[in-house]
Amino acid sequence: MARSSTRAPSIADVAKLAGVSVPTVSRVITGSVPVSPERTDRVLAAVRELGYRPNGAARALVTGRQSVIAVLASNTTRYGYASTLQGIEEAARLAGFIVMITVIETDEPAAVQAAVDLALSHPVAGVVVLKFDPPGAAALHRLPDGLPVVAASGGRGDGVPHAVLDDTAGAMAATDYLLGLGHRTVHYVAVPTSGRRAGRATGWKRALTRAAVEVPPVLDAGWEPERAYEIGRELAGRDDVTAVLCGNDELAMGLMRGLHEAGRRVPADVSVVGFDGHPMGRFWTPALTTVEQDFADLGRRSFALLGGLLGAGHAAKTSSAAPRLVVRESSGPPPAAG
Amino acid sequence: MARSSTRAPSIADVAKLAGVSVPTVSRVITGSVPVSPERTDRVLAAVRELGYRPNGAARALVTGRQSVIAVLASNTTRYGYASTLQGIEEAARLAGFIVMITVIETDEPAAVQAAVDLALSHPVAGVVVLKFDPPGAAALHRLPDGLPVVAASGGRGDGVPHAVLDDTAGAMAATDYLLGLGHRTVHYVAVPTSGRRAGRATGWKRALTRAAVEVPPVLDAGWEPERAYEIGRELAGRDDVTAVLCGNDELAMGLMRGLHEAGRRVPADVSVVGFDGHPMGRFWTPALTTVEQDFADLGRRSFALLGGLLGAGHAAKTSSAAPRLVVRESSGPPPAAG
DNA sequence: TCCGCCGATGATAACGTTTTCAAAATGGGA
DNA sequence: TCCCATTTTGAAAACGTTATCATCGGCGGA
Repeated sequence: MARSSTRAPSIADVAKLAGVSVPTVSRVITGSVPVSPERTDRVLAAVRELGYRPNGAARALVTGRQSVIAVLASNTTRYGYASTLQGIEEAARLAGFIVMITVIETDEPAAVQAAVDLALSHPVAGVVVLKFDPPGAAALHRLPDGLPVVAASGGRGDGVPHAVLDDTAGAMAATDYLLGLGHRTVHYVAVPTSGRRAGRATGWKRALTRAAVEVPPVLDAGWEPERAYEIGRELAGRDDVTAVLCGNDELAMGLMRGLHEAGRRVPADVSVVGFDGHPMGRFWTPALTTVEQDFADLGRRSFALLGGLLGAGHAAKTSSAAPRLVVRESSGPPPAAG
Repeated sequence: MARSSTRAPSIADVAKLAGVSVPTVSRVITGSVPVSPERTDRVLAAVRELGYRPNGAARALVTGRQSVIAVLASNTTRYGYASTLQGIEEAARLAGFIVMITVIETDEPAAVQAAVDLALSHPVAGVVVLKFDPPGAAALHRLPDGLPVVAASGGRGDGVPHAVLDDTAGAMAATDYLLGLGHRTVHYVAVPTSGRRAGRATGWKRALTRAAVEVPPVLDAGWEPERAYEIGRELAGRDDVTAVLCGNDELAMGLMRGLHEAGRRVPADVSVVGFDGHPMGRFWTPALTTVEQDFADLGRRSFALLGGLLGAGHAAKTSSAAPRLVVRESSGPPPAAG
C-alpha cells in the first residue's frame, strides 16, 4: 500500500502487472476506445493496487492539450478579486480545468514581466487577467500573441475578449439616486483604475453633467481604507459635502468611520454609497447602501469566454452584466432640504 | 512577429535557425553548461525571432522536477483563507514555484475525492492543505502517500507537517482578558472546525475552567454572518450574556449588528471580541476588539515547510506562531460591576 | 613534438503518455 | 468450411525537452 520512495508507478508498471500492453492501459484510463471487460477489470485492479496516477506532463506533451488556465491578478485578498477568482475556479473545476494563480504586485515593468514569465513557464491552455487596476492592464500588454486571453474588468475592452461588470451604469445609477434625494452634488472617492477609462468615475461624471450640476474633483484613495478614513475626517469639516460615492465598500467603511469620529452623522449629515456589495456592508452600522456586483458571475463568464476561445472558433467577444443599486441605511436626503 | 497558426516553435526550430544542435539550445536556455559567447548570441537571437518559449510539459516530463504546488481549500474568499493563500503564493512565487488552487466545496467524500483527483491530475511538487474546516481535513486524508504535504491550520497536527496559528493561546488570551474585565463568564460563537480538536473552543474552555467559572454551551454559527446576526438578536434578550467571543470577525460583526438592532449597546451592555484581525474591524463602529492573526505569514511558513520537504531531508515538522490580542472599542467592563 | 587533460559540442537515449498502424481475434454470411 | 468485415489488441512512433556519453578541439607540460 504505502509504497514510498523510488518513483511513481508508470503506465508500463500497470501494464505489466495487469498482463496487457501499454496502450491498452491507456485506453482503459482515457476511455477513448472500448476494451474487453475482462481486461478492463484487470487494468483497474492494477491501477488500484499500484496507486497509479497518470502523469499529466507526459499526457500534455503528447496531446498538446493543456488543462490548466492561468489567472493573473494584482491581489487575491480584496473582495472583488477574491470573488472573481472563486467564480473562475468554480467554472474551471466543473469543466475539468485547473487554475493557476500568479500575483502581479506592482505595475513596474520588470515585476510584471517576471510574473508573466513565471505564469507562462508552465504550459497553459489560456489566461484570464483581472484587469481592475494598472498591474492587470500592464500584464495584459505583455502576454505573447497566439495565447488565448480573456480580461475581466469593469470597463470596456481593447482587443482581447472581455468579461465586464458595467461599472459605468452602476455609478450612474448610484449618482442619480443621490441627486434624486436632493443632494446638490455628489463627491467621489476613487479606487485605482486600469487605465484612462475608469468606468466608475465615468458613470459618476456623466450622471452629474447630465443633471447639470458641478463636478467636484475626484478624491483618490488608492485601495487603502486608511486613506479613505483620512479623507472622511477631512471631508467632515466641509458643509458642502452631503453625498459621497466610494469606489468600493472598504473605502466607504473607512470613510464612514472618519466622518463618525469627526462628529458627522451618516446619513443625517452625509450620505455614503459604496460599490461592490461587500457581504459585510449589510451588517455595518449604518448598513451600507451600495452598488452590488456579482463578481463570482464575472469569474464564471470570464472562464466561459476563454472556453469559447479554446473550443470552436465562433467565440463571443464580450460578456457584460449590469450591477444593482442596493439601498440601505447609509444614504438619505441632505440635511437642509436642498 | 505575430506568427499565429501552425504550432509553437520547438527547440529544434531554434537550433536549426541558429545553426547549432538541439542540446546547445537547451544549454543556453537553462544556463546549465557554459556555451561559447558567439553561439549563445545566435541562439538568443533565434529565440527572440521565433518567439520561442520552452514547453513546460516536456521539461517537466524529462526532469521529473515539478515547479507547481497545489493548494486545497474549501473557500478562497473568506479573510483567513484569502490571506493565507496570498502568503503561500508570495513565498512560492519568490522561490520560482507556481500555485494551483483547487476548491473543495463540501466534506462529502465524492466531492473531496473529485477535487483531490483534479488537483493531482497535474504533476505537482507538493500540496498545501488549508485545514481550517471539515473539507480541508477530509482532503488531507485522501491524499496519496509519498506526496509532500503540509497542512496549515489553527490546531495541532496529526502526521503531516503543520504550519500553525496557535488558536488556543489566542482564545485563552481573549477569554482571560474579558474575565479580567469583570465578566462573570464568556459566551462563545463558533466557526466550523477541522475535527475534534477545535483550537479556539479549547482555549476558551480552558480559560473558563481555569478561572473556575461556568462554561456555557457553544453557539454554532457556521461561517455565515447572517447566522451570527440571528444569534445576536437571540442573545440580546438575555441579561446573563455580557461578553461574547466570536470564532471570527465576520461573525462578530454580524453578532454586533444583531445586538444593536435588538437594542443592546456594545460595549456598554455586551462586550464582543472577534478573531482573526480582519482589516475592516478597526473601522467598525464600535471598533472591534479582536485576536489578530498573521495569515499571510502562516501561508509563507506553510510554503517554507513544504520547501523543506522537497529539499534536504532534515525538514522541520511544525511551525507555530502566537496571535495577538488587539483591544479596541467593542469590549469593556460588564454593565453592573461584577 | 607529443601526450594527456579539460572545456565545448553534438549524437543519442530517456522521460510517460497517446496516436497511428498493422496484426490478431472474432463473428457473420455464403 | 471459407472468406471478409469488424472489433480488439499490441508494436512502434511521436511529442519536446534534458541527461548521458563520446568526440573534437585547444592548451600546457614534458
